[in-house]
Amino acid sequence: MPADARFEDLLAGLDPEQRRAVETTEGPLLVLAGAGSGKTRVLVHRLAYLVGACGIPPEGLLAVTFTNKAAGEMRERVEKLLGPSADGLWVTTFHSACVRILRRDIGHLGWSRGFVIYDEADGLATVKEALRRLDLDPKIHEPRRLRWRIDQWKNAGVLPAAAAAAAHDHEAELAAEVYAGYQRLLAESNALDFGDLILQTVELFERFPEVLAHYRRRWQYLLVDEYQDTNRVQYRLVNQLAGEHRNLCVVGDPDQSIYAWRGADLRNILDFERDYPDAQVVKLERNYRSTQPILDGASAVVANNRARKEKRMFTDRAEGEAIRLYEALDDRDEAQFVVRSILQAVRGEGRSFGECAIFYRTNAQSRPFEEELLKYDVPYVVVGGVRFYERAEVKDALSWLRLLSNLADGMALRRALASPPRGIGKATLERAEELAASRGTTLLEALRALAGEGGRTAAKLGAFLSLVDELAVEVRGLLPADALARVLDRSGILAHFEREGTPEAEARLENLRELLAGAEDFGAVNAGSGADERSAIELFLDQVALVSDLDAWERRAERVSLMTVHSAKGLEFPLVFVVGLEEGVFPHSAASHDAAGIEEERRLCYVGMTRAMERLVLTCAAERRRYGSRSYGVPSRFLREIPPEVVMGFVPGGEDGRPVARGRESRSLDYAFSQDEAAESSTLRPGLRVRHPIFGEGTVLEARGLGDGRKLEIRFDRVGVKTVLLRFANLEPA
DNA sequence: GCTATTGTGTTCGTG
DNA sequence: ACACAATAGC
Repeated sequence: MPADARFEDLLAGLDPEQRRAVETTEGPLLVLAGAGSGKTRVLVHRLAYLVGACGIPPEGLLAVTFTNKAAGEMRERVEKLLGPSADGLWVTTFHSACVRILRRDIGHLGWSRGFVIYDEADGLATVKEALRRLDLDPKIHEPRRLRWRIDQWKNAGVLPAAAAAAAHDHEAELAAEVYAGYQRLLAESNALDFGDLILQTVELFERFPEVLAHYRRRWQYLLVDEYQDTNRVQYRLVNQLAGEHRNLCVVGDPDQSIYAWRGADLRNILDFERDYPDAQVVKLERNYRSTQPILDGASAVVANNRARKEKRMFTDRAEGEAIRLYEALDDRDEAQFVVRSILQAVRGEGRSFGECAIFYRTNAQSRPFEEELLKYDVPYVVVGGVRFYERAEVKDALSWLRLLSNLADGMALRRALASPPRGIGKATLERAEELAASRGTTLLEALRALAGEGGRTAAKLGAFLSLVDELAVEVRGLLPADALARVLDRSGILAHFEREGTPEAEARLENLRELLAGAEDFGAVNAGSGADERSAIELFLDQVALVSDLDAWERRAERVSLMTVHSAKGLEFPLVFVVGLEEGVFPHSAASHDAAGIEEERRLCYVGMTRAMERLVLTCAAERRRYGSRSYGVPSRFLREIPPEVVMGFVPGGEDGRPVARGRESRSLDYAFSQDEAAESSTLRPGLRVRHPIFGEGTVLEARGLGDGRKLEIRFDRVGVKTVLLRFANLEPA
């Protein structure tokens, strides 16, 4: 029945604007979709409409999002609407799409199609290796920073040669040199990092137009979700693909752009109408998710951004309780308040734990909440943090699989060699690396040469090498789970941990069992898709490299979810707690250097608040542990930006330690003052040059008082020292 | 080559 | 506070 769905079915339940976004199928289209405006619904219906109503074959459509989770959800919903006629539709992430393209065509660029995908840790190790080869001291040239820099270059679409050409100082020159060396090492190992997946695809298309032509012919209609978070390379990729037919629909919300730090470029969405002058624009401003007070509060916060397209969200859900604000004594008190509120909602109001979510700015903040949840036996799940696939034992096991399917993978070889420890150490490895570098061979071949030399180490090396060779043969053609089981057994990894017998080793074994279970699931899901010429093991490794923690998260009815605000984007919960709203924490100090940084933090706050459907609880703490020592916090400026009418304040200190409601507008005064202090001390500090309309230019000597009573002592060049009331002085920076 | 100790940086966020 | 890396000592 769904297979021959008629138009009306595909447009049913959409409001007029949503309908326009679905029906405008030809040419460039920009959909500005505010938080909670039914964006996913529009995307799903648009895809279904193109296939079901316009008769576009599903192979002709490409829809790209940022997370596997979003892609999976979208695909599922399209399939529900279309049934089997959705087969062949690509709904995927940028990274997965590029991997699939590169697996087919990367040969043009000199990599082999069996390339591996390096993760963060592999990349870092590669930078260190590059430094070694260039004889640079990793103490002076921090590998992490260099890795970061290389990543930024890649996000911006800058290749090593261009980086070198643009370098204007010695440091930049060196960094560019490291970048070049890093890239050579990747090539030697037949590896790509995350940035390369996109960048090399763009390179491929640029240098080999016939390859691009193939994909252009195939994908006649493009759809890009979260367009505000695309970086420059992704932008180029999208434009390459849309180049001829121009059937490009991008969907996004500038107010939810929160990834500038990893290269996202807001120009991509802001300039869409310039890039495509004939673009149609649809604005989705009706919010179907949140109550009025929540929407008002969030809108008021984001309205403080200057670099912004004006947008007015509205909702029909005029009813709804006020936003709650709790000013905690410290992080413990904050956690206690949150967990008690959750218990109260579940026991007293018939809520479920799964309806509750706690959002924080940094992963490190999860600890006190976890402790408190454990104390009350509340089931919870932490999304993010240390990723499953980046745990040492999991990476060890996977590196064996990686090595066996690509013997050139130096990084995997290094790990496999050391797991379990087999008496071959740094000295041997260094010799092998030198040998490999001088002869231009792979690390494995260098090790083979060393094994031929004789001696005790050589014997151990020989044993290891024959194990690798044997396993490579044995594992061929096996399903991932079977291959993994064999590797764990034959490598001695299992025996190693079993021998240890410590609780820690037991936890590692448990993770390995979980990995095995994951591999089995993968086998079951992908058993049918044997058309691909790549082995199941390779497909499994691709998936493992590209899944995030969030992808594995599933809404479980009976678990509180804990995650960063970044991870929360795209999700919604009836009850939301945004915690740690203090200056330095949220907005985070490291992101507060300039106005653009603060504005991104503010958008992040907006994202967090707009996840809430019915109840939004915000908390801050006067004191918290950070880096192991105490620090004192001032409530976040974002709290002050929320209109008091939509807030109900709570403070600690009732008898029996319960929080006390302070009514709608009675946030504590000192709190309001410290707000001013935070905002003002950063802008008008001693030493700053200012201009006064009457007294002329001068230097700030001291700032006293708070809020409307704030006074500044200024030494004016012409008239000497004066004290002025900030409120009336009309100062501007000189 | 392995292990215990000391030392360092970490916490801004992700695929 | 804590994890991880570098170092020294065996």
